[in-house]
Amino acid sequence: MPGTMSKEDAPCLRFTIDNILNLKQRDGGSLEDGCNGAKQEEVWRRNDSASKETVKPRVHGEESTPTGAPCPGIPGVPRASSEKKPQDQQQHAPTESRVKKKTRTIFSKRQIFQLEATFDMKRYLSSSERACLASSLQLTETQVKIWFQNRRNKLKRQLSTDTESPLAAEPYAEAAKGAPLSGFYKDSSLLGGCLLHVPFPVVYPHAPYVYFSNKYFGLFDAD
Amino acid sequence: MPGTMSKEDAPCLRFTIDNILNLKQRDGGSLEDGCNGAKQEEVWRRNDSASKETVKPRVHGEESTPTGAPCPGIPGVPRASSEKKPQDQQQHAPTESRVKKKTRTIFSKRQIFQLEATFDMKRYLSSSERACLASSLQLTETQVKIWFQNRRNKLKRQLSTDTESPLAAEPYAEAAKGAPLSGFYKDSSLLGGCLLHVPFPVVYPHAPYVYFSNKYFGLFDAD
DNA sequence: TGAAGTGTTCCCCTCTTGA
DNA sequence: TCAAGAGGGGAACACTTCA
Repeated sequence: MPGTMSKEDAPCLRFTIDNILNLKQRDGGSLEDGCNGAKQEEVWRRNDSASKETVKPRVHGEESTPTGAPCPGIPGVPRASSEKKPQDQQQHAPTESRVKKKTRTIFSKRQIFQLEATFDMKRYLSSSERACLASSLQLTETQVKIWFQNRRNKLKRQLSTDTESPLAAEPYAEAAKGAPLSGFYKDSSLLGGCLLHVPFPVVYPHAPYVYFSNKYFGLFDAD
Repeated sequence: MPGTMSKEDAPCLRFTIDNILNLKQRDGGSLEDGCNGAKQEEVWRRNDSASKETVKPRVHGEESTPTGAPCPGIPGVPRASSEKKPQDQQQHAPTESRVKKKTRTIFSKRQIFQLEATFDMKRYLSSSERACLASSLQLTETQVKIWFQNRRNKLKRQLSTDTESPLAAEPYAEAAKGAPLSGFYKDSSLLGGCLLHVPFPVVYPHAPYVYFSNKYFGLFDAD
C-alpha cells in the first residue's frame, strides 16, 4: 500500500495510561475529557474519511455518523505521519533510508499495553481513532492499522483453536476479551471519535497490574 | 469477525412504491414486512461477497447494525450473486453472451423513483441496504452501487454549479434534497439493516406526484 | 512470536465514454 | 443524459515471511 494515508484531520485523544486510569477512577462517568467527545459511531471498520484531498465521505463503516467534532489534536505531538518512524521505533528501525528490509519493530510495553487496551474495547478503529492512538503512541497510523489487523488474526486463530476457552481459569479473561466476535462490532458507540469513554478493561485496584488479552501488564514499568 | 455477514443475511425491505406510500399513510408503522419481492436473478458482475468461496466478512457497511431482521433469504432465490442480467435489464441488454459492449441500461421510472427516494434519505448504502434495494428493484447490487455513485456525482456537480440554489422555488426542494452533503452521512441510523422506517420524501397528498431530486414522479404511470 | 509483506476483494472518487 | 468503464486510493482479510 502506497501512500496509505494522508491523515490530516485526525482528531486526537489521550490514550495515555494515566488518562485511562483516571477515567477508571472517575467511574466511567463523563470521560469526555481527552479529546472531548466526538462520538461518531464508526464501529466496525475502517471508517475513515480524511484520506483523500477531496472530501471523501467514505461512509464505509459508519462514517455516516460523524456526530462529534474532531479532536483538537495534541499540540506537542507531531502527527504520526505515515512514512517515518516515530521515536519509539527509530531505535529498532535504524536507518532512515527506505530500505524495505523487513525490519521487525518491537513495540514497547507501553505501546502494546495501550494497543491491547484499545483492542479489548473494539476490534476496529475508525481513521480518527487510529490517528489519535497512533499519535499518542508515537507510532504511524499504518503501524497501528497493521497491529490491529494482526491482532484480529491472532484472536481469530485463538478462538478457532481453543474454542473451549481454557482461559476460563482467569475470571476476567472473558470479559477482557470482549464478546466472542459475533456481534461485537456493533458497539460502535463505545468509542467516540477519538476518546475512550468506556470503563477500562480489568484493573485490579489492589495492584499495579492490568489484565486483559491473556496478559498482565505492570503499570509502572512502562517500556 | 470473520463471518460478520456474508451478505447472506442481508435484511430485506420493501422499497416498492406501494409500500412506501402505504407507509406514509400508515404513518411509519411497522414495515418490517419482509423481503419478499426479491428475486433478482444474479447479475453479471463481480458483485461482492457472494463471489468468494472464503467467508470474507467485509464489515464495510452497516453490517454492524442489522437493525431489522435479516431478510429470510428467499428460498429459491439465489443471492444476487453474479453473472446475469435481471429482468428489467434484459430487455436492454439483449444477449446473454457476455459481450461487454457498453450497453447503457435505461432504468424504469419505478426504479428511478425508488432509487431517488432512497438517495434522498441517505447518500450511501450499506451492503445490506444495497442488496435489499437491488433485489426489490430487480437490479444488481452493482447497478445500485453505480447508480448511487453517479447520483452522488451529479448532486455534487449541481451543488457546485448553482450554489445559489435556484431550486428555492420549490418549497420542498431543499428538504427533499437533504443536507448538502456536509454532515449528511451521519443519518446512517435512518436505515436499519435494510428497511426504510422513516417518513418518505415529499408526497403531495392532493396529487399522484412525488417531488424530489428536482423531478416529479407520477405515481401511477410506473415505467 | 509477531510486525510487516504480499495478494485479492471491495468500496469510493474522479474523469471519460458512448448509446 | 447518464449507466458504465477505467484508473487510483484506502482498507479488510488470508497467508506468508523472517528478524
